[in-house]
Amino acid sequence: MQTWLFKSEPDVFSWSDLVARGAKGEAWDGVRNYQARNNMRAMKVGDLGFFYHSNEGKEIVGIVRVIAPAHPEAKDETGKWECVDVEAVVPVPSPVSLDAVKANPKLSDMVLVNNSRLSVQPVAADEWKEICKMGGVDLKKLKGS
DNA sequence: GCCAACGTTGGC
DNA sequence: GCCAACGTTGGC
Repeated sequence: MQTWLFKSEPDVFSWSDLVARGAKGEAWDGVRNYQARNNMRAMKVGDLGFFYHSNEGKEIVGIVRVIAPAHPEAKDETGKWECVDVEAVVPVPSPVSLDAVKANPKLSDMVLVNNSRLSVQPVAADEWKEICKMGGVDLKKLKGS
């Protein structure tokens, strides 16, 4: 399993919006960047990801699961762009802020720090664990879900 | 609201 | 195929 990070402006689509969708989840559409698209193409059903609020909050607030692999966007007439579907899994009990990520030397290689503009990013296994620890996420609970 | 960083577009 | 111009993102 690989892990990822999804960015969204809470004004446009927030963590609570995704929670409200329940098991139906939501298509992660609107991505217009090849790197981000390629990351989505590499995702498998069951992969987990962080949900990050950009602009407002600037913190990791939840954990999502990929529930459908990359598929063409229905609305996209060019046929170039794709999206995966994700559902909310658990909230991060104490959200991990961008400041906290930057302040942690173990996370200095994170894409979030070095390429803040990429909206869908891979997260390394050790980074994943570290942030879960910081946020108070119970990893055992996650596995069983 | 500003601006730096980045990606894309289009003229040559 | 290069690169200047432009648009967008996102931190501050």
